Parts: sequence; C-alpha cells; structure tokens
Amino acid sequence: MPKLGMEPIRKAALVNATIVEIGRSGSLDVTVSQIAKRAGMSTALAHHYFGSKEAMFLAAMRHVLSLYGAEVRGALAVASGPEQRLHAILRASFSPANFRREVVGAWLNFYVLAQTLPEARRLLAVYQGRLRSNLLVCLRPIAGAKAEGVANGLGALIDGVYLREALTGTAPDGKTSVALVLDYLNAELKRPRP
Amino acid sequence: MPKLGMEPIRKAALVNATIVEIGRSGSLDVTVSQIAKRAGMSTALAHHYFGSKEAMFLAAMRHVLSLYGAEVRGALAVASGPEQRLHAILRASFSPANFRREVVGAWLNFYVLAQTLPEARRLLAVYQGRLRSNLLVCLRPIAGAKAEGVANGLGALIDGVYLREALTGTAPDGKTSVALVLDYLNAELKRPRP
DNA sequence: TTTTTTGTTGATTGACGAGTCAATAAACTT
DNA sequence: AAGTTTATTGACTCGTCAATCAACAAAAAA
Repeated sequence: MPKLGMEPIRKAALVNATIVEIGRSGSLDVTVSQIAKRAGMSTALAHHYFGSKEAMFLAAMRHVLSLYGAEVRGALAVASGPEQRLHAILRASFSPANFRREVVGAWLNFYVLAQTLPEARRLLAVYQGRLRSNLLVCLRPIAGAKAEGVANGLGALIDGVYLREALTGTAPDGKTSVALVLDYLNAELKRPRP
Repeated sequence: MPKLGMEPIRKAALVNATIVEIGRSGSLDVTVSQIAKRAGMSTALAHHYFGSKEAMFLAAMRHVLSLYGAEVRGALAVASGPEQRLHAILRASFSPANFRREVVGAWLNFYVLAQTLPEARRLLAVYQGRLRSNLLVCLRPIAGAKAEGVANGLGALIDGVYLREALTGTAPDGKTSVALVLDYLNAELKRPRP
C-alpha cells in the first residue's frame, strides 16, 4: 500500500536508525540489515533510497553536525554580548544531548571515517570552520589581536575536553567542562602581556 | 622447520602488522587474514598465538601506548627543571612519530574501542593517568595550588590539538602544536589573580 | 484506461571472514 | 628410542553481509 512522498520519511528514519545503531554497537560495524530493521523496512528499500551503506553514514554525519549547529544557533539567539555568546557556544557544545551514547559514538566514528573518506573529512572541516568563525566573532571585541590564536586554542580545547569527558567511564559533566574552558579563556584574556 | 622460541617473534610481528593494517585501512575493519599475511604467517598461526582478533587489537594498543610512554621517558631523561621537563613532554607528544598514519589510525580507533571494550578503556585511563601525573610533577613547583586544574586543562588540550592536527588534511606541524599548548600554559601561569 | 512513476520486499548472488581441527614436522626431554 | 612440547598450515565449518533483481502493488499522468 504505497503512499506517495515516502522518500523523505524513509530517509529520515534510516538516518536516525544509522545513528542509533552506531551508538549501540560503538562502531561503524553495523549492518544495513540492522539499520533497516530498526527503521522498519527491508534492506532492499534502504539500498533503494541510499544506494550504499557509505551514503547512509555520510547522511548520518551530516545530520549530527546539523543538529549540533542548530543547538549552537539556538543558544546564540538568546545571548547578547560577546561573553554571553561565548558561554552559549560552550554550553551548547557540552550539552547533555551531545553526550548521549549514540552522539558520542557518531562523533568518534566520524573521526575514524575522516581518515579515509574525503567527504567525511570535508564535513569535519566545515564544522571546525563554523565553530572557529563563531568563536572569532565573540573574541575579536574582547581579545583583539589575540583573537585568532585564542580561537584556535579554544576550538582544540573544546574537542579535547569533549573527548575525555565522553570516554571516562563516569557520567559526563557539562558544567565542569564549561568551567574548564572558561578558565582557559579568562587566563588568556587577563594575561598581563599580550 | 620449527625453530623454538618463535612465540615472542611471531607476537611482535603480529602486533606490528596489526598497527600497520589499522593505519592502512584507517579502521578496525581489518581481517586476521590481512594481518597474518603482512606478518608473514598463516591465519591459523595468528589465532594460535593470540586466540582472537580482539586480543591482537589490545596487544597493539598496549604497544602504541608503551612506545609513547618510552618516548616521553626518553625526553624527560635529558631535561632538567620543571619548565624544561614540560617542554619535553609536549615535544614527545607532538613528535613526528606520533603523526605517522598508522599511529594516528591506532589512536583514533582505540578511542572507538574504548567505548565498548572495558580493557581498552582501562588502557586509555592508564595513559591519561600517567600523562596527568607527569604534568603534575612539573606543575606543582611552578603553578602551586593551580597545578591540578592546569594539568587537567593541559591534558585535554594536548588531546584536542593532536586530534585536530591529525585530521586536517595538511601535514601535521608539531612545532605549532607545542607553541599553542605552551601559550595556554603561560597564560595560566602569568595570570594575575589565581 | 493504459502507461509511467513510486514504493516495497523476498529471494538470491557472490563474496568474505573468524575461529577450529587434524595433520605434519622438528626440536627437546627422559 | 619413545614421548612430549612447540611450530606451522591447508582445509573446513558456519556464519554473515552488501548489493542486485524480479516481481508486485498502488497512485499519478497520459
């Protein structure tokens, strides 16, 4: 009983299922069969809409990245002033949503994918570029000439703190992460000699 | 023509081959057959010595970690004074050896493994603990009460910078990485109000 | 109403992979 | 010399999996 206009629905279900399955297994070692079953359809249909497993992975990556982007934009929308906006970016980066098992799994595996899949590397570069640009807008008014360097450091620190927080067995603590990064920021800003 | 005492030689060859194959494929999706072939033996022999592919992965992880540990110890041995020793740790962490394709591949995939394999997580915790302890020894004399916090930040920043450097298409630059981390350190140390 | 487009799947193909086993052979022990 | 331990592999088991195909169903277009 084919209702028309299924494509976007099926694709969304598959993307979702891909992320969940990657999170569940903790690796890219998920079968199309698993993904399709979780999305409630046959493997043949999954292939029909995406053509290959690789395409599903990339679509999933795009989705995770766009969710993160949306979260940052949402947080920025209600923040005013450079400091407030910086806080907003950090809070969004370390939000509980980003520490959900499947999101962590997605990120770690995207790093792995980025080693060999050019498109994955490109997407990662886009994410890093956006983060950097967002940080720079906030930093230029308050860090002046140091803005570029501080943005680099902040970006790396965010990734590093996330990585550690995501991989220590204990429940991740966004508050502490934000505080750690803010501490770095304050150190850079209040340093006597630029 | 079985010569005796082959076990350590074969195991070393397999560990090496595992790392190379992970680096080559960029993922944990390597077959025992590939590993065994690169190590110059049959798959049956590989299983004979390690029992499972998982055991090979863990042995490879231990090896990469121990190489890194040795590099740090080596650098520390010829450095005196807290500052010098900190520089030594950073230089070792961002040495060209650590940016070789197969080492990057190993690290990224160990992160992935750590999500699900408790032993891998344990090994990662050991590495982070050692790094933290090494940093603390240097930091206490020069950072005093701030030492703990700075060590946390430095550790995360090192991981984050490494991750970014390893994944940007361009050739990784250890010098710049060291400089970035040192900049953070100086900012924390020279901050007026602790 | 015929044709085309869209949705859908069971069955199949063709390939590969982890781990086991039996068998062979050389070295070391007694 | 007989027995044991270590080294080594080809062949095999049992399983999986990505991708394709043929076929069917329903809606839309002609």
